[in-house]
Amino acid sequence: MSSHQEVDDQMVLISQYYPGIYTQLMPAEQGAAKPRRRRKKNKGEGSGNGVMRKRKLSQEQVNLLELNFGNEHKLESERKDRLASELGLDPRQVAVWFQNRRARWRSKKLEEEYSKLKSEHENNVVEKCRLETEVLKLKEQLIEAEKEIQRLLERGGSDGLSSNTSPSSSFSMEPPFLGGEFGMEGLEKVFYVPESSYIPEMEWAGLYNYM
Amino acid sequence: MSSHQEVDDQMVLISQYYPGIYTQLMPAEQGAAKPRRRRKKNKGEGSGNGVMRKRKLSQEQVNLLELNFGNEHKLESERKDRLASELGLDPRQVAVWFQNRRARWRSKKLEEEYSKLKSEHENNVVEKCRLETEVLKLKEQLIEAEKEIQRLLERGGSDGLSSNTSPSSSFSMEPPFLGGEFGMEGLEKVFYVPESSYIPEMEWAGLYNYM
DNA sequence: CGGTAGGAAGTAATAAGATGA
DNA sequence: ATCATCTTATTACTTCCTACC
Repeated sequence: MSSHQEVDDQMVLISQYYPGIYTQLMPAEQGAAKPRRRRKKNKGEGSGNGVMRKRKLSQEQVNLLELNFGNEHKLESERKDRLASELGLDPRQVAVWFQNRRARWRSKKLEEEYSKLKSEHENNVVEKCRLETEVLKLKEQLIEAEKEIQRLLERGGSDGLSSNTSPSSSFSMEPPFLGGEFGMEGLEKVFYVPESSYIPEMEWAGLYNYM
Repeated sequence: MSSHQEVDDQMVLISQYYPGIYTQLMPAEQGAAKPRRRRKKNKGEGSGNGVMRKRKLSQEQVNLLELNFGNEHKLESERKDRLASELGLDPRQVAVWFQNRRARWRSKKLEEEYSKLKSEHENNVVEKCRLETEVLKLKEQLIEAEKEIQRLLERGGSDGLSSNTSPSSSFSMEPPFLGGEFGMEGLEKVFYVPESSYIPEMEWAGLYNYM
């Protein structure tokens, strides 16, 4: 993408011979000689006769234009005329150059945005995967904890059953909690649900409401 | 992005008057009349004389070309020549049309990919957020479960302490477990770490190693 | 109102390097 | 190595649209 766009500076311009108002004029296809290396059968083409077509601003001209473009992508007519006379170009050409340059800039920017977004996206995919495994792991651990609690309760027998002497008796297993998307739909059966579940510090659980 | 590109079909082509080999020839800028609506000062430009510039293939021609492009984006010379004679165009023009069409297709595709990726990315961000809150919630619940276990253990006094009679004694709190990124760095102090933590079915925990 | 200036999008064609047969 | 074709970049132009006088 950058192999041949800053190298054409030395002998590319056949039209250095035309330092006139309109910079580069390529020879017609069948004017006298064909300096083209390829395109051997380009007869006709220019409406049947030797028509000059200008091509390629010189590197100097492009440099100055590029410099001005770097400062400001828009082009007021004053700057346009000044640039045109500095470069020996038609003001029209300067305007066209800026328009094309803006278009190029836009598509390049799109490409940059794309690759930026892409890497960001890939990071997010990795993150998401990590979070999913973490969720699985935590759920597994919760199940183990529940088993432990069950065992301890069964062992404790006719104890106070720890009704609600401390805030730690709050074990919330809301219906949509363990369900969905992880193939663990049946696991909530393992839990005994104490049915008394509100933790004052869990207001953020309301964030689920937008799903 | 789609407001004015399929509407130019009725009276745009001044050059319907030239059904010749080279389809459309726009009148020169100062040849005889200026059918242009603007661009009053487009003198010179065509190297200073009345130069015809062909423009705009007819809609019929574009239709056929588009049809062929839909079948296959590449153009073998056989098909090129056939198309050229069918359309009354120079084979060169057909080749150019295909080249430009491919370039247009690529940039359009990039744009599509971009918006697709963008929506996908936004979905992922939402998912990630959801998972993060879920992780927080699960950690909170784990803490509560641990508290519960502690309470039960303290109450049970000199019991068997449930050494390892069942696989449920596996409660793993590895060092990097509750740390990082969630502002809960201090919470693992709440847990008592049994220091004997391996669950045979948790090999996927190794997925953390790449973080 | 009309006419002009200018921007954005699309299009045709050219230029030059790379590639494959 | 020559030739055709591809890709990428570039120039110029057309059409549509908006704003301004």
